[in-house]
Amino acid sequence: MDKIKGTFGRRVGKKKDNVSPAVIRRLPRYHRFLGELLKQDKLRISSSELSCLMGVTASQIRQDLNCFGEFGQQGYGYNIRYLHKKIGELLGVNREYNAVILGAGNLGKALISSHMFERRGVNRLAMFDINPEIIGKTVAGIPVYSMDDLPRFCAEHQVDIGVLTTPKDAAVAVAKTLAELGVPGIWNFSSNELSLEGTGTIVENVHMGDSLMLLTYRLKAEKDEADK
Amino acid sequence: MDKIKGTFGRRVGKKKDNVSPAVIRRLPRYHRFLGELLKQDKLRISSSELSCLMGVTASQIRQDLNCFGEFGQQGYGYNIRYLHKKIGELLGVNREYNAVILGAGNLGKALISSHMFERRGVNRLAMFDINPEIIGKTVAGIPVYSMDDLPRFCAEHQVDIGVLTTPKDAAVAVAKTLAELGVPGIWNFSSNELSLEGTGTIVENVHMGDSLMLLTYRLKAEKDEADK
DNA sequence: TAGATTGTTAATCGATTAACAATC
DNA sequence: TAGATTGTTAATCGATTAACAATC
Repeated sequence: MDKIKGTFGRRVGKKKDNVSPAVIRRLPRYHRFLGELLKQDKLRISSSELSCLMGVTASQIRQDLNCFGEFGQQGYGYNIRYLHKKIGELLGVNREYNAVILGAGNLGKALISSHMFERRGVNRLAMFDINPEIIGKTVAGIPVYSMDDLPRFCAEHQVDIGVLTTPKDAAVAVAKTLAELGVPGIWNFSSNELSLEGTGTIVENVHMGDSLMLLTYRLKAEKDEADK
Repeated sequence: MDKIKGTFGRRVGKKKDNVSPAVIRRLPRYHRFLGELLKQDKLRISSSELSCLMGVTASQIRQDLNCFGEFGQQGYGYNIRYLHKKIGELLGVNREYNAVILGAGNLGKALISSHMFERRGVNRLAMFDINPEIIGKTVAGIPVYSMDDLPRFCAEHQVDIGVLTTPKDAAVAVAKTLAELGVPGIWNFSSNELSLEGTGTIVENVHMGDSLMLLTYRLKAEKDEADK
């Protein structure tokens, strides 16, 4: 396996072509932990140290990180700043994607007021709603427009992400509109599953209710165990 | 393998003792789809029909549902109402768990105003915050108390679930308090990972930021693909 | 150099799919 | 009964862990 020396002597390993979905799903968590370590001014960490911290095996960490190239250094471990930056790049952080929020209800307001987006370099362009009482106002400094203005807005701006927080009944229609307008990504908070195959629009679903049910499952399972 | 006839002739199969985590994680999604079918007044569905709808293999559906007992009937398929009810029971839905929300900010308000809890038979008892401007008021009909009142409240009520929506810095301390007060479940929306091992308190984490990063990853991956 | 720790292969484990006998 | 569809076993596939040679 041939390896190339990078400009500053850092080894640049061959990237595997198809990284497994299981690894991808773990990357945000690595990114979070490395971000925490950075804040604590730690410079380096070994796979075994990180494995204790994260509650996974050191083997898995080395295997995971190796999918994308050689990020570590034998006898030293991993450079936290470098690794954090690289994983961020892999995940598409700080790409200046532009997002609009569809639905200026409680959830839409909560999301746009959080640091969720800016922390990942995603720009919040606007919100859209059908409620005349909120149209024309701003939330966390972001203007709220009428849903009717969505097509024009998308024509005039590069919109990469539509954050779908409308009530359930409206979600399917709004999603369809977004796909037709060529918005490439939908972050879907409605409990509807959207089928937009063939439109070229990617949907990432957030099912908070599923998470609550997994908690009630575990509470019940624990109780059943205790009752035995 | 011995099988027992239930009271109404329904076969009650042997339940497997340890159901795999992979199956558990899929149950809420089955529950959602079956709920939708119920609304459409469908009575029965075969594994192959459901597999088309959900985009998984019929084999997986049969394998999954069989972990818990025999829910189907050869030559007929699955009774939707029965299956929906059974999966709900497995997940601990409608157990009348009591929840309190810690943090009456945007996210706390959004969650308590949603039908998230009542839809799963989880009671919303109260919210807690440190902001004097909101303490004493109500949100969606639920009273907001001072965070200082949390211990007394927990002593006087059976609190099963603490929904953690406080800012990041406060989250660890509040979680610790909840564990000390004997609250068995925490639904954690703070991006901090909580380590409460040994306290007997279960934590279910919701990392919305991770989900957003998986979306930016997929947008980037798709673009890289197109650029090739 | 000696010690530490990665990168990587091989072994294990678990999850998914295919196939078909059982049975409604 | 004949047709349909599950329950269940066996085969495949993928993901995790263990081990150690490579190397900093």
